[in-house]
Amino acid sequence: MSSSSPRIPNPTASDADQTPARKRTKRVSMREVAEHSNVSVATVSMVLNNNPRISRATQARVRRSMDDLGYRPDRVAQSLSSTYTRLLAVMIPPLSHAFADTYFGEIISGIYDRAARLGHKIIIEQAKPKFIESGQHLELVERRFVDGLLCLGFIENYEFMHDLVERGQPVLSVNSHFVDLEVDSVVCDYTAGAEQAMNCLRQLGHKKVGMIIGGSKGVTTQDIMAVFKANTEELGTYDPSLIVDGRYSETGGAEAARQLIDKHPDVSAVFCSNDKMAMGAMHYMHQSGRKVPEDISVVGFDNLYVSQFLNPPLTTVHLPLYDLGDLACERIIQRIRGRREAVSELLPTHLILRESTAIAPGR
Amino acid sequence: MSSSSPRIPNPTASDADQTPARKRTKRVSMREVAEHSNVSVATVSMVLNNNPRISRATQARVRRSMDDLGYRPDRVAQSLSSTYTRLLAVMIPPLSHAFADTYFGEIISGIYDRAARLGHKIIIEQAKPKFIESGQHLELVERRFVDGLLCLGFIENYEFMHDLVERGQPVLSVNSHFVDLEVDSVVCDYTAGAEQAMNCLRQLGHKKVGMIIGGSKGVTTQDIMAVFKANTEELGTYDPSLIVDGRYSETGGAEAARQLIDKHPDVSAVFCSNDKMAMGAMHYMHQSGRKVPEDISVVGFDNLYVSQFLNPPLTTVHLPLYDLGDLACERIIQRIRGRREAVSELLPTHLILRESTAIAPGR
DNA sequence: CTGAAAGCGCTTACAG
DNA sequence: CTGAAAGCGCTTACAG
Repeated sequence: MSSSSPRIPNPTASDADQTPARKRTKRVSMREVAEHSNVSVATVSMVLNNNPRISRATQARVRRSMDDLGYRPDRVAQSLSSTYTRLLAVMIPPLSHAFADTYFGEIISGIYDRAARLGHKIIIEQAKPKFIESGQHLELVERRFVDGLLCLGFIENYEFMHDLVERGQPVLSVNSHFVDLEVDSVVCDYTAGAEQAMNCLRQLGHKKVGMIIGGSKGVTTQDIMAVFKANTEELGTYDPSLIVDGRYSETGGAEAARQLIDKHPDVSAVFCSNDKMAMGAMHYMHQSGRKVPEDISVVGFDNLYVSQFLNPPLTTVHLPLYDLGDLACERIIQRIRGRREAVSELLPTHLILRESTAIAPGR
Repeated sequence: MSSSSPRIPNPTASDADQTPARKRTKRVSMREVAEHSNVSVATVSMVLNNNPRISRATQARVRRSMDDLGYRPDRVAQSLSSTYTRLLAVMIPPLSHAFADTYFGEIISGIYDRAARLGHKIIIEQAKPKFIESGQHLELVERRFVDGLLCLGFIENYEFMHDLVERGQPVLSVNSHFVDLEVDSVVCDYTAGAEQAMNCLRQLGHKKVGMIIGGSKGVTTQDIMAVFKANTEELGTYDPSLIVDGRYSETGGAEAARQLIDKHPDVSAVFCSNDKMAMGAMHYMHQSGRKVPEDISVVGFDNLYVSQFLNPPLTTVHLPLYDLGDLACERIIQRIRGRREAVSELLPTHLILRESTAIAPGR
């Protein structure tokens, strides 16, 4: 320091020159804070963590040093010494527009806010086949990228959750659960929502109702179908071919609507198990010259933000997606902190009546 | 280990009991791999990092040990010893449905894929006022949560980027740039897109066109307005009151449409600077009994995925959002790795003609 | 081609 | 109430 012997530039000097690009405001470490306030790093650490064993006087002095020096604890070092990363992974399915899916978005919003309040950050990962095959879902926790995983929208290909559960890693499934896998879950009450939707259609005098579902395996889909079946059987119109798969997408919904109407031209209402398919169905009606709701009623499920702006605005079952995320986040953090018992929560749903439904034609 | 002296349970035993909940498959460290293959940890580290100085034989032996023991390098330790976290932050604005915004979603999709390919993960943060006020945007990099920030959709309140730039932290603004702040950016060619949209309307014989914008400060908004002004002046219909603010939202778009039509009932087309406002405008037309495109044409901007499913499907300017994210991610990583020169990229746009536009009425 | 050692910046018993 | 020391699991000169 005193004798600044100016070394002749050596071969690695150029390498050294690269680094300064990242020098930035030279990081201040705990050691420097300790020196500045004449205490040990242990004491600084304890002040940082509000350990009550430190006297008020020292507390104050150290805090001042921190401020004076602009100290920012290195969270990487903190994580290395402690058990947690305070990072959570949000897994979304390998669908092509998954990141732009408002359904996932609203849930993530709830997760994010709760995570922030509990001092956590979230990373997003898409469970593409290669990702799972190469075991990256396991690496996420085992290489300490995150403390736990929240899985959104997995109805099939959820074996990866099994891997995690098996190894005792914190995982939670949001809005889907399984018969063959015991994993923490937080889901909406699909049965109650479907009941209300079918009730509404019956009160409007609809006898022959079609249903567009997303796949047929999901437990929640099974729940909705059970309600649909019970109701249409009471109406005396039940027929398995009234149920068509719309693969949860807009295009799928449009195709399913065509298929349904071709086969059953006398259907006066269509109940869709999500808003995207309802949107596709309405799109098909519009393109094929049918008027909603005058000619045919459409009911959705989810109550996405956009659904109120459709033409006509969509009648749909409201799902508390934000709250779902909020609760899921709280529960996974409890699990991370040591909760042992499995958890499975159910959130209430309700119908939102808008303009895509009307009295059955000819009534 | 040999003499298992069964200690009497002490006060802290219960604490110790909590921890095992997180024991999981007892982590394997580099030291154990080293012992297992009779080399030093330095060698294991070098094998892990494919350092060519290690002989093929040792390479193989160590790799086997890794596999046998199920070794997973602790990325927290790796980050502590190296310069990078290999984490990127994606900042979104403090709008209420920002997480569920498909515009951001498509960009993030591009960011994610590129990041994954370059060995990075992404965390999402919303720049709420409190977040910025408490300096958390700085903590993000200075506490080593991430290596750099990608900012989406900031048109106002972008001072926080200044803080970062000032301290030499890697930041990049996606699809917005500023006159008073030099920051890396990747944006779409709004001028060219607007030209095409206006051209299309003129060819369809529209003389009196209204415009719905999102705020008036953004550089890109200025670009669009300049094109709008130039074109309507040529048509001899320019009037500042033909431009109304729709705040980039569906509701804002609906209100702006009402305002515009109340003041100028003879407007035959409306050009909106994003699809959400166009959707709101179409919603207002529908609710007020006007037919799109027979009575009035509507053009959007963004080409969101849903726009093709609207009734009628929306004519709009396509923005390469996925590519935008992809390129932005590549550029921020170059910056993190030491690039010094500022970067500002422009991506091409083009009009997508659908059914919300038609020949001007009475032509 | 490989190893011993220092260091990254924290936390946490342990001792006083 | 506070400090010295070990440890978290890696990487990286340095030496041989």
